[in-house]
Amino acid sequence: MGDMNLDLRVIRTRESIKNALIALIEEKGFEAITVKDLTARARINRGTFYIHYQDKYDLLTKCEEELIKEMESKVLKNIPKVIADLETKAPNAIPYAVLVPFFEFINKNRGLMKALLGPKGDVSFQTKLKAFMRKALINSTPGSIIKQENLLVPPEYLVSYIASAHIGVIQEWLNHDGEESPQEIARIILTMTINGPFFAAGLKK
Amino acid sequence: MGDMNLDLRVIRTRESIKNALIALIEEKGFEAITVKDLTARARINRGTFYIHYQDKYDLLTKCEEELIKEMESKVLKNIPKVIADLETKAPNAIPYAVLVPFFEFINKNRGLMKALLGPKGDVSFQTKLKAFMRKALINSTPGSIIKQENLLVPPEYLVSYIASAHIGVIQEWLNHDGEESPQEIARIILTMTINGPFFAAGLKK
DNA sequence: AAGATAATAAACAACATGTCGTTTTATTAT
DNA sequence: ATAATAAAACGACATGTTGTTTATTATCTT
Repeated sequence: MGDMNLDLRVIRTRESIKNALIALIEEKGFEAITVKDLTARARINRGTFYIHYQDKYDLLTKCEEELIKEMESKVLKNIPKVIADLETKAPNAIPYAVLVPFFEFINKNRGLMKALLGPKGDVSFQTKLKAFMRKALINSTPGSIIKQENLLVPPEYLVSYIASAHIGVIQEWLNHDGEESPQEIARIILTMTINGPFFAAGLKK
Repeated sequence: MGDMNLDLRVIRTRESIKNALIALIEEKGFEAITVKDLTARARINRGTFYIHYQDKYDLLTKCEEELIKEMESKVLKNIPKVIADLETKAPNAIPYAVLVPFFEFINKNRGLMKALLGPKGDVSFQTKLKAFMRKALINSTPGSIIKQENLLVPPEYLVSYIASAHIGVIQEWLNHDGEESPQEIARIILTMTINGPFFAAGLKK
């Protein structure tokens, strides 16, 4: 049996469908998309769509999971390495060193990220992203940098606060269409996360 | 012509449809809802639905706008009064005095808020909520408490950060189903916003 | 109680869905 | 280069939802 994943036609078809999806989400929002829309845009027969995906939700889910998996392998897996490289030298530089590759990844997948996180996107993707960031927050603090007894607020709220705040900044950034570099966004977000939004607003000390 | 808004039948029908909407969003998500689902749950004829709403999107939009309008009239309009009452005594208490009524309002509309902000909810409602919070942030700082020249980060990112962080905490809170009071949530969120999430995590000073 | 009007039941065309079997076309492996 | 193989295109199908419209019934207002 020839590997189905290697056939050029399969690769072309799937890529074409995914590009159509990204374009159509931005144009009319995911809810409004029909399978007919997708296949017309992708220049394939409608029946062909059903060979690869059960329905449009299956397509969306697979795109999201692919993105998150890549994020985990390219960003999450590198966190321990980044920490090991820095902890002897400058422990304060760790958050920056972790965030920059994250924002670089987002920048490379701007199209899909913007569609999924945009005003016509998919709430459940935000949930997946938050779960990813929850992992990142825990993995990047090996041992016990975050000690339960030191917390001034319940841990779930702390994680929700940080994760949502970051997603909000990412959404804003994606709308600015390439004005700020990943490094600049990392600096902006860390100013608010480390010193607090009030300090960043010039309202403290 | 007798006012359609005062007829008992109309009130009953519309209320029934809205309750069906809330229940069905939580059960299967807004996208999956059909008009048939709504009218079956609401115990009305399918044709009747179209007398009151153009389609399910029209229904959703009207529910959202009604909620936001009420928020504006009950929460936003009171901000200047709250500030006037407190600014001579304790200016630091202002954020708390503004947040508590906000969370109390959310608590009173738990059902709809949970459905709209939940994992099967509507992204565009988050956008509307953020716009509301943007207004609240600006209105609650009359004159020039937030001065452009004092900002350490671009203002759009500051607002996005704060608004999204708050929404994240609200989502978490709505899932905890009534464990914390509005006052407790206000304290939790202000600890993080004023001192910063890092400080709240026990990672600073 | 009488008149007004909202809700119902039933039917309609238009359209999207998911699934076929068949034919054509492109790719792979020999 | 070519035969074998797999993918894509095509056309058709039953099914379900949508939004509208009709005559009829039930309910509210005054």
